[in-house]
Amino acid sequence: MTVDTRDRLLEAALVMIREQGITGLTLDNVAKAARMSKGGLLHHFRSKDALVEALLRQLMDDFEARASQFYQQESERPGRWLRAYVRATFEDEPLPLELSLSLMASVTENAVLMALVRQDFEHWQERLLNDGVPRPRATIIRQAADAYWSERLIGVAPDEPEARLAIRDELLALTEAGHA
Amino acid sequence: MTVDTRDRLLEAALVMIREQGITGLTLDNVAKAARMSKGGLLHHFRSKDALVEALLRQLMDDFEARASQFYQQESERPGRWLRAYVRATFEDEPLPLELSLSLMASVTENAVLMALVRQDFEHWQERLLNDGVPRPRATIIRQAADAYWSERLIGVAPDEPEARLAIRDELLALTEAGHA
Amino acid sequence: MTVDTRDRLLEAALVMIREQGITGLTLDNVAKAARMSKGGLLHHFRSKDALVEALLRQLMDDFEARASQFYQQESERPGRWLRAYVRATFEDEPLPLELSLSLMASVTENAVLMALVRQDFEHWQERLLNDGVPRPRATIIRQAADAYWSERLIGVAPDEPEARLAIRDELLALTEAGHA
Amino acid sequence: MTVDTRDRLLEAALVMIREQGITGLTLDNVAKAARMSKGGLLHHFRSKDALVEALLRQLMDDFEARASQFYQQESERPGRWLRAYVRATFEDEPLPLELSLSLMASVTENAVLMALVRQDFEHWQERLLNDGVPRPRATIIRQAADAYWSERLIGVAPDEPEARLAIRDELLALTEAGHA
DNA sequence: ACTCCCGGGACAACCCGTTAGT
DNA sequence: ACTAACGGGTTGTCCCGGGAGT
Repeated sequence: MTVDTRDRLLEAALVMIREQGITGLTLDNVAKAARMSKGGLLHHFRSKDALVEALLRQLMDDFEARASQFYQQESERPGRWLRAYVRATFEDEPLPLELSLSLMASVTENAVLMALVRQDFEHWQERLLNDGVPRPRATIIRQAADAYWSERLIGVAPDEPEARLAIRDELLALTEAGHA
Repeated sequence: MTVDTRDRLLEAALVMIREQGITGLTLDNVAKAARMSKGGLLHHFRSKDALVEALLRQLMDDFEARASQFYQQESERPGRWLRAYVRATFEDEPLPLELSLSLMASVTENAVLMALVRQDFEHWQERLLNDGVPRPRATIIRQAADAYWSERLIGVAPDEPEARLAIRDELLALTEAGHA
Repeated sequence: MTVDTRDRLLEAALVMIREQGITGLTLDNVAKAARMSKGGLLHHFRSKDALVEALLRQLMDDFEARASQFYQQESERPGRWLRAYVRATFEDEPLPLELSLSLMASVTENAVLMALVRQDFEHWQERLLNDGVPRPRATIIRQAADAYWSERLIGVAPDEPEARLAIRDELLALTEAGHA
Repeated sequence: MTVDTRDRLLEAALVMIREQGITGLTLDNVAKAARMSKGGLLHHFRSKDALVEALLRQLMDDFEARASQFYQQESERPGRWLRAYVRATFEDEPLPLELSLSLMASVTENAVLMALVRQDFEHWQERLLNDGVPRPRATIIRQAADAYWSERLIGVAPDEPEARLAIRDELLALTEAGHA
């Protein structure tokens, strides 16, 4: 049972970004990494942007799935989605969204892709702002969570397990604490 | 009083990023925007990376200066630097750090530039973590602040004045509030 | 019967060198001379050095073939390879090794290409030094032969048929004459 | 007593070629090596070709001087100049003509420089062909001598002292031996 | 005599996507 | 479904030389 070719290509694209950064994400490279010709790649994705779009969608869907799972396990008190969001973000697991930052930057210049990102952003924003927690507080929590892996990606912040857990727990606490 | 040519070039580079994104930051474009030949540009900055490095340095220095100013005006209670950092970030005026995200992504692939960024990061991190506020809390505050303008840059979050102020004030409050 | 594209490109490269010297050997020129786009050229030769390498290999192989042919026709007395070498060099027809000097100079700066040349050199050197002729004498003969077309290439020495034949015959004689 | 600036520049040019090959011979590099600005360099040599010309002249004059010295010490029998030429070439000393090959290649494309080289060539050719030795033999001797250092320059032939002396002596012998 | 600044042009390498063909 | 060939365009880097100024 062969793996779906499309998935193989997406996987290859991920690898390229991980290993060579956004600059390494060229059709030629991806094709080569998937042991296929560029023509073959373009047969599955009409253009580079189409490839990136598929990549983005996959990452978003993954995160959505992961967060939803945590949501189920979370108590019904206010801040339920926020906590799910925080937990999903701080999971150390596979972390398939490994790249977002670099991807983002490349997304910026394509209106269609930007719309996609913005839409996902708003989708979450709406959920998190109507979660029973004062909006500024909710925003801050989301932002801190987002920044957390942004920084991890750039490799700017050392990733110490204890520190990470402390931050995560502080964020979780902030979803419940009385508001200053 | 002629403006220094180097500064004119730096300024032009900023403009290019602002208007066309990172992709627009080409030597040709910058030179043209500064009404100079590419040869002239390369006389001042030996390579594109040299240009970007100068850009980064300038942005960092600007922010440093701005934050320091707020630091002076801030009370001596714990969290003094954090509050200065938050205020400097949420200022709407100058906003010279316009771009970071896109710049970051391009920086990622050059070790020297990365070192520069990491160094600046650690410089601030040390200051903010030893500011009399519990470290996880301090980190969260910095992260939320950073994310704030990141998002503004991507243009993903609408920038409503009242919302912004609310968030800023919440962050300032968090520098003082009892710790959960 | 379409000529192989690769060969057409190689041929075009030769022409450029012949007509404009090493400086004329630019990707643009070669592509243009072969009536092809630079993109197309780079599809066949990944880099300029790759093109030069192919060129060198072809010239070496040509010479090898030509010399081998003379070798077959040569008597078995000592100096058989030397005589073949001399004859192959002084042939006026094909002269495909047209350029060596200029090529050499450009080769000098690339380690890989240098290795290629050196290898070919040693290959011949071994053959010619173990050909039944005292080694210093053998070396001199090879050197004179090499210099012959080097000079012709630079265009420094007028190419008079009688003179050429006289030199060739003297060299052939030196492969047999009693040794001083 | 400061060394003449012109000479310092010429020396620097030599160094550049020796260390970085012909490609390294740029006005910028030479100027930097001589701790001077490019403008300064161009003040002494109107153009790059002018610099190369001066270089060539110096090398030729050096060789001329060296050969003449040997000529004085040589017996008056036929082949006197040839022997001087051979001795001058095989001297292991300073060898300031260290480069000729690469220089030649760069010279090829400038008619004026070519004329200079050709003139020097003919000057020697005349001397050597009217030296009491049969012309083909004389030519061969010169060619072998020329090739000797050509090969040393390209670094293609290992430079073993005994082998070198053997070749030199064989060449000297050829200037006197009965003709095959 | 020498420096700084700059223009103008070239060149190698890369990259995306189309097309003919299998 | 997939490959090979190719075109057209862009970008970073380099390099030579001229001109203003000291």
